[in-house]
Amino acid sequence: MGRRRGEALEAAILEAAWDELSERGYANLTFDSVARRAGTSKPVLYRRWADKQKLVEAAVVRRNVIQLTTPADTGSLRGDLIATLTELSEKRGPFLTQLSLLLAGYFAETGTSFAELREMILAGRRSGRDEIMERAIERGEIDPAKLTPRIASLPFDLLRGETMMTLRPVAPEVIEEIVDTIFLPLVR
Amino acid sequence: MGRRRGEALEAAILEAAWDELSERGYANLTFDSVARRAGTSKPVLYRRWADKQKLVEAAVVRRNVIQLTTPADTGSLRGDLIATLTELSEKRGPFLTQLSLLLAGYFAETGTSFAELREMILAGRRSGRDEIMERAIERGEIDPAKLTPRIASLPFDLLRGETMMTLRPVAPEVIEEIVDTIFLPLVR
DNA sequence: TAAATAAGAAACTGAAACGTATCTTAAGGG
DNA sequence: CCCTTAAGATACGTTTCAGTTTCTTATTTA
Repeated sequence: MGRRRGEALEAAILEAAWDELSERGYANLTFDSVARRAGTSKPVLYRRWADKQKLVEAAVVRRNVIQLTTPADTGSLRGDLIATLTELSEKRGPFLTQLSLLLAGYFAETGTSFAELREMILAGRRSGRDEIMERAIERGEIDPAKLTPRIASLPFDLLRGETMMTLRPVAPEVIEEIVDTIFLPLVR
Repeated sequence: MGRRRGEALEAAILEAAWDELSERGYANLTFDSVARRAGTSKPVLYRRWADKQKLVEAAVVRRNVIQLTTPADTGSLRGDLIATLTELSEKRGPFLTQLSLLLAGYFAETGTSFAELREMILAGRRSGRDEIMERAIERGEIDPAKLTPRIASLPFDLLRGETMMTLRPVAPEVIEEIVDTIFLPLVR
């Protein structure tokens, strides 16, 4: 393998940092371990990130930004929600939950929380949630007056809560229950 | 201050450990810092606990001799809920969340989850939630047909979710919002 | 193809914490 | 009042990581 530079090198380092993080946790991640794993050396890392917090933030943000997608339009609010929640539950949910546990040390150190990390990842971008809600308003499926921010995030909050508690994918019946017996009655 | 021994000394050390834990977090807690804070020295700690994990476990267990109290009857469902959620948020919520984060490693090892731990702690006992809901049904404040298990636990789930995301006590306005704009509309 | 740039290796300093060993002295029990 | 026990102070060797320095060498680019 030749000597990497610039963007390619940076990507490899952040990839390595992510792997370290998910395999061994925040506490056990060091500049040395990441450098070794990326096949480079410590000064290369220090030239880019001032400390472990910055390095980990960059790795987490990068990994998650890559995965941000706008949800498919199924034609109905209910369909959009169930599709999106299901995908979240199966693909990204448990993983992000595990990650937040691995990041416990980071939160303690920085005095931040999962909420703030989430803000960093979104960074002003439009979330899938907003997309779905706006479509539903256009279709006339939602009374906009009833859609407070908290209610708009309700299905996602409940899904996350369920995932955090069980550390497993959420059953389809539970997702439907959340949508049909809690969220939809509140917004129309 | 004279020289402490036995139970009194141990209590002082665990108290100090708890304070360190909640003020500076797990990562920054050391045997030295706890010893200093407790006004004793490191070997005294090492004679009792093999490592940091054991020490913290002991401190956490001691602090949380779990007392399940039945919630006070304020005369209304709304009052009961707000009082209980507020108390949970201020006293026990952040603590349980911190504990959960600390237990992340344990969960990973054993393949268990918060939900199962919670079950173990409750162990068939009547939860405060059931108590509150039953009172409300007797008062005629709730339509029992609408009170599915998921809806009954909804305010508690949302509070827990909020606490986990922010790692801070939940503001009174948020608690009221949860009760007034989400839970109550769903049950009457 | 020469000059500029940055990667990568190695070593080093300093801080911090771990865990242990030694010694003294206070407390409590008989 | 003596004797056993354990508290508490100090100091140590070790390890680990942070962050830097120096130097060599590969890659770009002009």
